[in-house]
Amino acid sequence: MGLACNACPVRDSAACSALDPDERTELARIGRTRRYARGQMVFAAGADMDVCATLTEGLLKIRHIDGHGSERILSLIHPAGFVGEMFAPVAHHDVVALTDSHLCMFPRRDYEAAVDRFPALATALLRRSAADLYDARAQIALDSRRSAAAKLANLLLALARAASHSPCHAAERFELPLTRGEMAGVLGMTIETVSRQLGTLERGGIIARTGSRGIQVTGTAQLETLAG
Amino acid sequence: MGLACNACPVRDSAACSALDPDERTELARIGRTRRYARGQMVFAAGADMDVCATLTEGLLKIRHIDGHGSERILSLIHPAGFVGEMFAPVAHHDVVALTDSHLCMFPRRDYEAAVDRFPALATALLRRSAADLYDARAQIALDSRRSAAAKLANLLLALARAASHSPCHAAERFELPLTRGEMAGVLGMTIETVSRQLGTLERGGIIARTGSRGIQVTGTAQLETLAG
DNA sequence: CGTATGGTTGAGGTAATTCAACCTGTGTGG
DNA sequence: CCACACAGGTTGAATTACCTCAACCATACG
Repeated sequence: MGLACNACPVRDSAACSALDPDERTELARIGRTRRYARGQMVFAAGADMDVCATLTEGLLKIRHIDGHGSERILSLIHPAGFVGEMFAPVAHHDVVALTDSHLCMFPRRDYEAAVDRFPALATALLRRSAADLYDARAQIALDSRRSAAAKLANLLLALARAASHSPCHAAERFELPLTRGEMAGVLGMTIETVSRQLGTLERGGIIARTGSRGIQVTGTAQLETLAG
Repeated sequence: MGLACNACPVRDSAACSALDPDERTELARIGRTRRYARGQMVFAAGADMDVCATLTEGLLKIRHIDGHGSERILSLIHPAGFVGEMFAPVAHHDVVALTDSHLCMFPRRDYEAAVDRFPALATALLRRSAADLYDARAQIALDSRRSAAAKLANLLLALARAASHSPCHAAERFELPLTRGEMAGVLGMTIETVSRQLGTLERGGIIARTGSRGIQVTGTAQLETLAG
């Protein structure tokens, strides 16, 4: 039966927004929506990749488990993000829902056919892939030499931006969608360090906390300075 | 006048190899080759991106200079790699030649037109972008928690593989294309640590060195174990 | 010959990890 | 309803891997 694109929260920003109405209708016919609860695995590393998807709502993580069993989060996927691999037969990494999430899923074969048939879709995916690549490299740059404080400041700013619905304006008050462990996983450091750095930021009057997840950014300028 | 694709070392692996002969001829008409010496800047961060290119020979780095002036290498670009940005008006990062390099350069407007006209080119670029994204994420995973020894082992194995002309088989003896400082830049650590770790590997009988750049891998298995 | 670049080695400092205890809220079962 | 387990979070003390600073060596080059 297809999708309700008209009600889709990312109808203007996802890859499919590059299609003209007729094309989108055709693509909608082959997709279906699916909901994942927090903690549910969307794709498992090594599993056959026979579907790909667009995230319409929620937050996903792409993760890597190292030899000692600890998790590194390679990327967060925000709404309008593309999920899946067009060229690898099996998934490289686990993809897990961090919050309850809605995905718009397509059989991979059909999606590939659509990419071949609609050049605008290929271009849109290329654009998105380039953006993901830029983000990944920004993450590498961040990992470099920066102190734990700088990394955390950066993450908080990114999450504040993502929490706000308006694109460029950051939310001044929001709930962390991540546990301490997940924050540590994103930043490549330990839970304890995250906890201590949050304490330091609070003592410095740069943030205020309500509960363990609520964050209010009181010193945006200082936070940005820290983030470099 | 155009390019000599028939003699191109990457004619079977670069993005343009996805084109059929007629299409490639047409693309060749708008390109020209250019040579860069070691250390020369190909693109400067912030500069207008009015060309893009394929690396046919040599080695490039994409780098980021942090606030304190130290360089982090975000990515190495090997032959057949794509250089440039299709969607950003200005370059995000510096691109610099690590060895004498040959690039096949295209005016961006013309190249974009070719992408629009030849769907196979768009697909090939998408495939390449996905591979770059995978590499970048592998780098993030590597940066995580791993010791300096593990990171260096990984880099040596990667360079040994790149030095060998056969795709899957690693060279057992090769010259490092990077200075200590550049290795440090790739791995996100200091020159001194690289130097010490190389010494440790040599003392452990895992590698032998000839001069400051020559590397012979004597204990591939141990190196792979170290790399995890 | 003097300078510059790349590389090695040593001594000392430090930020982040590790290990460990403890706290809080939330469920679950007797 | 209380006991208990459990997951997420905080805090402290000790350790350590890496960084920083500094001296020094080798080679290349104008």
